Amino acid sequence: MDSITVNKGQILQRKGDLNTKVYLVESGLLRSYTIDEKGREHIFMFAPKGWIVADNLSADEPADLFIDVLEEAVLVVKEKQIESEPHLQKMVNGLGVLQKRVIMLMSASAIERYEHFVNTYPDIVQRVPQRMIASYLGITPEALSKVKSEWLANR
Amino acid sequence: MDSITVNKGQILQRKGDLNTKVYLVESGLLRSYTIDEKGREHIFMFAPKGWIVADNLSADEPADLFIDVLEEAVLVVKEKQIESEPHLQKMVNGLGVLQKRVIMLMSASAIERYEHFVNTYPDIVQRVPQRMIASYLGITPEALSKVKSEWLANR
DNA sequence: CGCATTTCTTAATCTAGATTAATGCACCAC
DNA sequence: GTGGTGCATTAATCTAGATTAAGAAATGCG
Repeated sequence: MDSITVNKGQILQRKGDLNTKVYLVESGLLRSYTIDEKGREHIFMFAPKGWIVADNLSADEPADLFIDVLEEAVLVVKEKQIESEPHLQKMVNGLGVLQKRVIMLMSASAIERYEHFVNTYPDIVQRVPQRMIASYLGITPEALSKVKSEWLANR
Repeated sequence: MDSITVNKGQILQRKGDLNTKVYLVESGLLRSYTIDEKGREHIFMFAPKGWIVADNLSADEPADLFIDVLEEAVLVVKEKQIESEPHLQKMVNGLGVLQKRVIMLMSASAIERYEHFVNTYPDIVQRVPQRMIASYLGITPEALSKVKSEWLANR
């Protein structure tokens, strides 16, 4: 098996990178994380032995995450392969959606999460009550009502 | 194709259910959500046309989520199939982990998230600095330090 | 239609966690 | 050894969003 050894501190992937790979951890410890506009780090996952690390599994869009090495590790590196089977396609897609969701929950304010939701699912906004959107965003309906009116006031 | 029609308000899956299915949405709108100990609803996802809804995709453990119908929907219902291919196994696993993560971020306090993390990844706690665990939990190192000492005081 | 139930908004108060800042430690490199 | 850098803790203050409560608007249903 073609495995590689990487040292503590080494950066395997940077946000914005293209042609990113899939890493299978045979030993050691990796971490993937974002850095937000305010320069704060948000760890998306720790990957010890047996875990797989990758982001943007589906398309060849720029990476959202940094990946680096916390403990010297042995890895199997694979190319991302475009999934042809539609069932798998959807799973991969779901992973991407959840990844963005976790990052939003960790790093964005209520109003930012709301704006992101409206942009991503403009049709859903029309079809469900506001309180359900609040519930999806992880805030109370009162808070959503408030931040929306504050946002309007600043326009 | 054997598709079924379900009415608005119908509950397709309850938390704790066994032998849960996979739903492919052909039309209409579903939602999946948890209800926490304080009785609060937290929506995990909306599923319009083209989406797949399921939880605990991997094992036949009790469901974490409720699934119900927001708009009359046509669905294809599938049995969950245990994935034999280890690569897929890991993807399914990853989905489960992310699902729990989103639910924790939406419904649990800092100390609850910390306790859950320590129970789930006892080895990682020993291997990385506290500030990285805080970053994973979505709080500041100062806040983690604080809630930990408060927690100790109440023992 | 009219009544009931749910939804949305506003406002007052409260609190978990953020921010800022200072101190003490451990671990290296030199 | 000494100085530096990163980590953890504590404390004071601040703030985003929770909670509670009430009223207004919308929706559904007999």
